[in-house]
Amino acid sequence: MSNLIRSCCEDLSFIPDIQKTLPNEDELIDITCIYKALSDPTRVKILFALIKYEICVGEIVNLLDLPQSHVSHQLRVLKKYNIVTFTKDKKMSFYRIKNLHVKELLKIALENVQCQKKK
Amino acid sequence: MSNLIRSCCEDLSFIPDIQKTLPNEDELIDITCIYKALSDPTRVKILFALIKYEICVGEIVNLLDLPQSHVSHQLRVLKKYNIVTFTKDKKMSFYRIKNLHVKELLKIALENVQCQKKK
DNA sequence: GAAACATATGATAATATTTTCATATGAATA
DNA sequence: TATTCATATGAAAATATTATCATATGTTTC
Repeated sequence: MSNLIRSCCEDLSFIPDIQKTLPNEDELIDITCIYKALSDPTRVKILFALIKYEICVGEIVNLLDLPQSHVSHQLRVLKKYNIVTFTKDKKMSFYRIKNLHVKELLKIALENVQCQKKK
Repeated sequence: MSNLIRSCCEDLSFIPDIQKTLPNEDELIDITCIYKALSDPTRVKILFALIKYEICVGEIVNLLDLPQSHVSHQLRVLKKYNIVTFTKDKKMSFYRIKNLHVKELLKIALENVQCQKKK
C-alpha cells in the first residue's frame, strides 16, 4: 500500500505538511455535522428566515408555506446539530440561531452562489 | 393558512424584512448543493488534503488510507458539485479545489468545532 | 373541564447516499 | 503487443434522509 506513494509522485516532502492540516477524527465528524445540518433546502430556508429575527414555528410555517410537521421535524434536526435553540413563550416556541458561525457559513455560500451566477 | 400569522404573533411588521433575506429557489438549491458536497467525512478529509496542494488520487488514497474506488467515487461527487477539478499528467489525475469559497467554509467550520470544544 | 390552538412526535413510504467489490479504461513501458 | 499501473465506473447491499399523515402533548381560554 505505502509503496504507491513512491510510484505516484516523486516528491514526497509535502506529505507531512498535508498530514498536519488534516483534522482529527472527532473534529472531522463535528465539521461534517455542521454541513449535514445545512445540506437540506428546508433547513437552509428556515435558517435564512432566522438570520435577523427570533420567530415562532407558526411564522416559519407561514413564511415558507410548508406543512407544520415538516418544519417541526427539521427544527428538531437543527436542534440535534446544535445549530438552533428556542425559548417557550405561552403556547409558542421561538427559535433562533445558536451557532453564530452558521450565519457566516450561510453568508459565504450565498455570496458564492451569487458570484458563480455572474460567470 | 395565512390567518395563522395573526394568531401566532401580533407584530407582523418584520415579515417583509425576513422575506427579503430569503434566497430564491435557484439560489437555495445551489447553496444546499455546496453543503451537501461537504456533508460527508470522506469528502471533507479529501478537501482538507487538497487545501494547500494539488495531489493525485493515489496520494489521497495513501494519505487517508481508504479504498481507491471509494476515493474515486467521492471525487466524482465533488466534481459534480463543482468543488474540485483536475488535470491529467501521464497516468495520473491531479485534483485541486476549484471553488475558493469552499476553503473559507472549511476554515470556518474547523474554527467553530475547535472553539465549541473549549466550552 | 371542554375546546381551540401551537407544537412535537411516531410510523412509514419514498428516495438518496455511502461503501464495497469487481471490472473497465486508458496510458506508459518492457 | 502484452503487461503493469493509475484511475474510473457499474452494480448492489447497507444505511440514512426526507416528507407526509395521523395523532399526541401541553397550554390557553371559554
